[in-house]
Amino acid sequence: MAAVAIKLPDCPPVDGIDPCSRCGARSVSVCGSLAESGLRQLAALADVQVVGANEPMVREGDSASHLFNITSGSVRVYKLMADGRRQIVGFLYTGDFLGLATGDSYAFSAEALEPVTACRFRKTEYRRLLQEQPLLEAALLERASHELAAAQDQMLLLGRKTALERFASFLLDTAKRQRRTDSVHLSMTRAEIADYLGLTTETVSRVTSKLKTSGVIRLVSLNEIALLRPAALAEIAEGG
Amino acid sequence: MAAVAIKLPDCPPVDGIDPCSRCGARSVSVCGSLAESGLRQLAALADVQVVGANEPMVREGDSASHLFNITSGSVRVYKLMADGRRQIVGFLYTGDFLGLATGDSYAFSAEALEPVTACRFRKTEYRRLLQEQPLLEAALLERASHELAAAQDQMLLLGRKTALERFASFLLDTAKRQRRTDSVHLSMTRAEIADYLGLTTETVSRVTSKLKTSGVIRLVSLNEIALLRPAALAEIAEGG
DNA sequence: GTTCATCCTTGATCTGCGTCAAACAGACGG
DNA sequence: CCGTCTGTTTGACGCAGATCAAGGATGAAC
Repeated sequence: MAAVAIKLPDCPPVDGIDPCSRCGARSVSVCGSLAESGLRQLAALADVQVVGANEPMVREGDSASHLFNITSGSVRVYKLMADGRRQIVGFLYTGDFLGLATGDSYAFSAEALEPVTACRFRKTEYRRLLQEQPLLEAALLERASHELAAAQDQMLLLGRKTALERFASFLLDTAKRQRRTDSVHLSMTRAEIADYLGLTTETVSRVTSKLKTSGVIRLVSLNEIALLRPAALAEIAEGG
Repeated sequence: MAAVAIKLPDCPPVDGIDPCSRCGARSVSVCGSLAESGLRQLAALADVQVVGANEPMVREGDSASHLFNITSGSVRVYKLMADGRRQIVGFLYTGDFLGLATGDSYAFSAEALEPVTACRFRKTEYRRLLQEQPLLEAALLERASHELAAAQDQMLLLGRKTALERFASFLLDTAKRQRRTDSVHLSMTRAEIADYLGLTTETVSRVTSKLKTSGVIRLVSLNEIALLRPAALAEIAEGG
C-alpha cells in the first residue's frame, strides 16, 4: 500500500486546537522555534502523512518536491550502488527533519523502519515560509550544523574505527538520541545496523556477542539492549 | 610562526574600494549573496587572516569562537582519535566556509595545506549579522545542505566502496571542485589522501599505479594527474 | 499448538587491505 | 655537485572482517 497523505483542514484561528499545539514532536522539532502565528502558517502548509513499516517516503533520484518533519516512528535513509551495495546514512526519529541534504532531486531513499507519521511540506511553499520566518530558518541552519557534525563523526567511524568500536559508538549514540543512559531500543534489524556501520550482519552479530560475553551489555530481547557498563562502552568506542 | 590576523580598517563608504568588492572569492562564497550594504557590514566584521602551510586554523576541542571564509589556498579538516588515528573529513578550497559543523567547541581541527588567506569572523558578531541579512542566512543554509549531501556521498564511499573505487571517486570529485574535466591538481600528500579515503599511503599508491597501468590516468608530476579516460574513471568510481 | 518465513548466531575459510620493510625520487641547503 | 630529508613506490606477509554455510530463535498466520 502506498503512503497516505491527509490534507488537514485549514487551521481555524482558535488558540489551542490547531494540530501543532498538540503535537508531541514540537518541542524536539525545528517548528518548536515558531510562535503562534508562524505555527499556524506552517500548519496550513502541512500534509499529515502516515507511512507503514517498510514503505517508502522518498526515492533516490526522484524530483525533490517535498520536505518532511518526522512526528513519530523511525526512518532509514540510505544510498544504493548499482550492484546493490547499500549504505544507510542515517536513522531518523521523532523530531528529525528529512530533506535537508537535497538539491533538485533526492540523493537518497528513505523508508519507514516502523510506522511513521510525518508533516509533509511542498519545498517551494516551505522556502517561501522560510523567508517570512527567520526563526525557522535559523532553527534549520542549527539543525543542519548538528547533522554535519554528526556526519563527520560517522566519517571517523567508517574510515578509522574497528568493528567493535563502531558498534559501541552506535549503541551509545542511539541511546543518547533516545535520551536514555542505560538501555537502547533498536527499531532496525542487524542487517540495517551493518549497512549503517559499513559492516556485515555476521560481524555485527559477532561483536554483539563479544560485548555480551565481556559483560558490557545484556540482550533483554533482540531489540532491547541493556548497557551494563556505559563507561566501558564509551572507552571501547573511542579506541581506549 | 602563528597565524597572522590583520584587522582591516573600517570600510569607508566609498563604493568600489572596500576589500570585498575586489575579492576574487566573492563569486564562489556565501558572501556573494549580499548586496552592497550587507557586504560593507560583513567587511566590517572580518579579520583578514594569512596562514602559512601546515599552520593551524582551528584546533579540535577549542572554544568555537570564530568562523572562516577561505579566500585562497586549501585546508585539511580532520578529527583525531586518542591513539593517533586520523580521519580527514574534508578539504576546503577558495570560497568554502569553515565552521558550519560547530557547536560550542570545534569538533575538528583545521590546518592550511598550502598558504591560505581567509576572512575570519567572531561567531557572536556573525550570528547577529545573520539576523539582519536573511540572504546570507539562506546562502549558508544552502551551503550546509550541499555539504550534508557531500558528507552522505563520503559515507557511501567509506562504508561500501573498494580502495580503487574510493580513489577514482576522489579524483573525479576533486577535479569537479576545481572546475576541471581532464586533470586534477593535488595539493595534499598521499598520506592525507589516505586519511581522507579511509586507507593507507601504500594502498593509495598501489591504486594510483593500477589506474596508471590501465591507461586511465597519467602522472604529469606527483601533484598533477591527467584524467585520460574520465568516463572509465566514473565507471570505476560507481563500481561498474 | 503447528507451520512457515524471517532474522539472528556461530563456525570455517578466504581475501582485500594493512603492516612491515626496503628501495627510490624530488626538493633543498650548502 | 652531493648529502639529507621527506614523500612515494613496490614487495612480502599477516590479519580483521567478508564470504560461505549451517543451525537456532522468534513471531505471525491459522
